[in-house]
Amino acid sequence: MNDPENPDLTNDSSWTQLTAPDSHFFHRDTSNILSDFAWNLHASSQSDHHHPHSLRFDTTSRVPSPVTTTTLPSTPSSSSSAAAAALSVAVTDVSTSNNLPANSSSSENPTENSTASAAKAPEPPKEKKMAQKRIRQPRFAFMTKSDVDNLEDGYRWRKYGQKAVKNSPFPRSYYRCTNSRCTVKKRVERSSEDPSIVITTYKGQHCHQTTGFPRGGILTAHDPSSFTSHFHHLPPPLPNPYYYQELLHQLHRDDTSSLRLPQSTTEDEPAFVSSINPPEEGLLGDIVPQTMRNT
DNA sequence: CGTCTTTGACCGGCGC
DNA sequence: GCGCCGGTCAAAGACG
Repeated sequence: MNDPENPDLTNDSSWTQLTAPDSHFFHRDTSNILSDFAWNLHASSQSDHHHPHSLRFDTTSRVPSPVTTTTLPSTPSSSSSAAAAALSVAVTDVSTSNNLPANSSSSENPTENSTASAAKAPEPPKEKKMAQKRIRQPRFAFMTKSDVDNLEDGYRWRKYGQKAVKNSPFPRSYYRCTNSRCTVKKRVERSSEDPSIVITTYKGQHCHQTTGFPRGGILTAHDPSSFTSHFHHLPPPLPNPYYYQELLHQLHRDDTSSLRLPQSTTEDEPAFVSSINPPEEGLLGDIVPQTMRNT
């Protein structure tokens, strides 16, 4: 089929555009992106909520090693909720001269908006077009061992496309957030190497909080310490680039205690950054790369 | 009836 | 310039 050495991630041309070390991007907006999505890295929340640490980062390689994590329940049926264990995470931020403003939330994202509307827009100016061309959405991908393709992550997604992927027997599905103001998209595909692994790639940043789990899956999280229940208390997104980080941090600490929402997110980035715990201490540690922590 | 999925067509980027 | 491929659109159908 395809390169046995490289799962789909590397076959994706978009990934090849990662010319700079991931760590560099981690220092930048990607951290935001990461956090933005990290809350939802509870792909394993339902079945594996007691093992949030199964999340892994591989910052040295875009192709995370297929680390084995927890065993998987074989009950994907009812909801697409995650009978899954996240295997690893790769973050990419194919950035350009215009880094996405960290506070870009709803109507910001020029690229995203362009994809939706500019497609039919009456020929934008050349300059603009070039600018659009150069701007890449931060992407964030992770591999999840799961029976179901569409992992529940707290948001509602609408499938808008499916394509057969070259070098892969499995089709790739395209989803976009059902929130009309949100331009976040995600791409879901199975690893051709290991069909049990789902590769989910997020693009963009949510400009709203989780919608809950209307489709009945995770909302029923019986474990109060699960991610889901935490994120249900998410306040609206704030412009602060470190907001989610802090939230995540709180979450991480909260993993063994009660949830405390950040009181303030302004001006505390140094405090937050410096307060990041060692990797072995929890979820955040697993997620946030070293390069990001030592700032 | 509203929402979501399916699926073929279309478009743009990129490599050759 | 051409062809391939990824990504998106949009109509139609399915479903609750």
